[in-house]
Amino acid sequence: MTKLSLTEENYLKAIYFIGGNANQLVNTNAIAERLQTKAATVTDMLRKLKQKDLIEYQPYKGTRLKSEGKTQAIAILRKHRLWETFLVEKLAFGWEEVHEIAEQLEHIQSAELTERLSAFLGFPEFDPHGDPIPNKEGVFPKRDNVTLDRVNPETAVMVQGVKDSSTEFLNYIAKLGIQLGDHIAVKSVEEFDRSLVVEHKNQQYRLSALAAANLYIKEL
Amino acid sequence: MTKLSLTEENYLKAIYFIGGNANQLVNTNAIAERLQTKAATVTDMLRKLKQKDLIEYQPYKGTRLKSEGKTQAIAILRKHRLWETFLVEKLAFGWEEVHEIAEQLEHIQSAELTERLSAFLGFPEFDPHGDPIPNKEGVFPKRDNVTLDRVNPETAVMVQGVKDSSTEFLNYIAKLGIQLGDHIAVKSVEEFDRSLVVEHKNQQYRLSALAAANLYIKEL
DNA sequence: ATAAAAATTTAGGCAAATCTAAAAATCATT
DNA sequence: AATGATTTTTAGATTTGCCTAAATTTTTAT
Repeated sequence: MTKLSLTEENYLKAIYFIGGNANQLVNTNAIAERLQTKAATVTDMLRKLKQKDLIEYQPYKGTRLKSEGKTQAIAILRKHRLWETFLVEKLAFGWEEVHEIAEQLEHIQSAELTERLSAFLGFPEFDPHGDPIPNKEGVFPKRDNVTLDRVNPETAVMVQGVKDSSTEFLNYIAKLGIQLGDHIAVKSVEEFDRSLVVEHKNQQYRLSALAAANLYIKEL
Repeated sequence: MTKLSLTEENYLKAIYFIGGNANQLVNTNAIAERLQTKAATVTDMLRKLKQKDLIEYQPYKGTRLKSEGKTQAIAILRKHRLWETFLVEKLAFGWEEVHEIAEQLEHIQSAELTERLSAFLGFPEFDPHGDPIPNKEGVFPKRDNVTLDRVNPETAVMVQGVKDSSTEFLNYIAKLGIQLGDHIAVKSVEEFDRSLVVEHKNQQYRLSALAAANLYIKEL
């Protein structure tokens, strides 16, 4: 593990974010856009990161993380999400406010600190947005395989993901305003068709059993 | 409040540390020594900080903080000591381990974070070393100026700090196992040499008047 | 008082990260 | 397949923070 500059860390993070965990090829312009900088600057940095063996990079072809680069990117992501959890759960920040501060805290270098922070927070597996926190080996937690149709009435849950990721379903829940991390309380379950009355963002409405069965949740 | 670079912050901190709260003139070499850099580099930075009106600086004469520079230095010190308190009290670090991490954390920029952290810690006035934590207006708490030689027999006290911070004295009290925050009860005082018999961590032993006079305490 | 020693500054350079402008490569459209 | 548009890289500068070596100022000691 070479010690990286803050800037290098931010580039790795950006490449990881754009390329996703699947490690797609990432364009120079996309990185420039994300980091609010110029393509020429990105090219310089890509040559440098390649030279450090953190990324694959062919001029004009794009870039993707190599193993070491991905490890580093995930480590930063882990710190970011742990700090966000700390800020929200311990310091009572609203979760819209924490991102900017976590962007700074994620660069603090101390493996010991990260692990103690995780312990202090009770080894959280998901941050306040519902995003998974990789463990110190870089492995992401598996989401609970519990769907909303399985919980008892009067239970508060958080939306962790969707089972059906078809455009139709995603559009439907978008229309309802449901997002990852949202809190939902099940008010009642209708015997007849297993439909649920839920409270979500101070509104009450009814969800079909089918819709509920496609929302992964975590009980709170 | 101009936003300062990490390096600029470290220079202000160094000048504050060397010049003390009394704001003595500080030599270029002293700063270079403390920051493990070269005198020529320090000169460059002093010109820059002067230009930003953070310090007074006359070539060959030395430098001292101006009002804005001192404000900034104290703000950084506040953050440093709050983070050290957090690391020791909440994350159970030993107090020898925390300095390096706090050196990083002290540069996180968010006034809101600092104040919430302080609240989370219960508005501490002294850090785990017993050093005073300035409040957000930059005012230092007054320490009780009571030393252990001043208290009456059969009084329970807590160790708040040391008056003599020489290595010799620190080694001596370390050998006795005395740490900041420890509770000590004065059992008796010898008329002849003003030495004290104290109870500390379930042991009784004798302390010289000189040793006692160098331990700041708070009566409980 | 003056010369040697110490401290400090100046001069000239280097590396990292950034920029603009121009050149080169790739992509897209007819 | 050709060419115009887009993307990307190259070239040449700039800023910040740092360095070494040389020059200058201040301090110290005879």
